[in-house]
Amino acid sequence: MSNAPRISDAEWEVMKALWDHEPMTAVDVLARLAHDLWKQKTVNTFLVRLEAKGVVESKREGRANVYRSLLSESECRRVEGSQFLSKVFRGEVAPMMLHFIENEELSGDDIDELRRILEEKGK
Amino acid sequence: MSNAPRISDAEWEVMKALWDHEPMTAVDVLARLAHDLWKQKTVNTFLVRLEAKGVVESKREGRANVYRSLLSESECRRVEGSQFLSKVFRGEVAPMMLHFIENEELSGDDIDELRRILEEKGK
DNA sequence: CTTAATAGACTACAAACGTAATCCTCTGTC
DNA sequence: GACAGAGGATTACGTTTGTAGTCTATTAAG
Repeated sequence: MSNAPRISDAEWEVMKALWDHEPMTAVDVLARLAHDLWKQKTVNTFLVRLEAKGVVESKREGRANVYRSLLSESECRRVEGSQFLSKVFRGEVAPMMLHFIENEELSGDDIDELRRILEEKGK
Repeated sequence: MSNAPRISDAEWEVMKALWDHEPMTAVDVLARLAHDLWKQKTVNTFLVRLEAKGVVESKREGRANVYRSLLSESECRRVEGSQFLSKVFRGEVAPMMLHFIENEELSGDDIDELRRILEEKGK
């Protein structure tokens, strides 16, 4: 059914702020974003667009609109993640994992945890 | 120095075709893409834009322009990969790896290989 | 009650993107 | 040498995105 809506880079920033403290007004969302990243009206626009896309919904509460997400962060990660995988790594999971292991910083603990999980996964 | 250019979704498709068989003409690029994905002129446009962005260069050879990449697939993967990581997973590598382990298909061999690599990485 | 601040709604506008079509120029063919 | 076809160059045009500004209505203050 629900074909996943496209969430732009800027919209992702807004969504991460929202997911962290739902529900929130547009003013609150701005307050939770990096200082001076955007003007209030800009954030407003993003929220309106996100609502049009069905990613969030708003309810009027007194003077302000209060926003809450309709899609969870993990749902969005799933969609975005598999798009990324197929676009950049031609859908090949292992090479992608290898890439990240080699190119991003993993702490010793991270490595241990991943090994544990993989071990379990490998039965 | 070189700030990485943005490569759009469609442009990525073109680049993957090009990386696989450099150098190529625009006609060849189209031939290597999924049947009926785009018209020749469309692929042309993408190549022109990629050249404007400095991702590829073209040399006239007789009647046709022959294209070759200026950025390697792994360079582009690095850029795109770390953007994805910070946008979608807030820069947290381990949770991202976890996510992919749980959401994408890994063969037994893949798992073994990753474990081996991690083991080595963990010294 | 009049007024100023404020929040949402509507409008703006350029750049990037997806998707070509048209125009122009060789080049090989009668 | 005139013409048709092949390619590149130029132009097109709607949508999405980034980034707000303006207009309007409501509310709190005096």
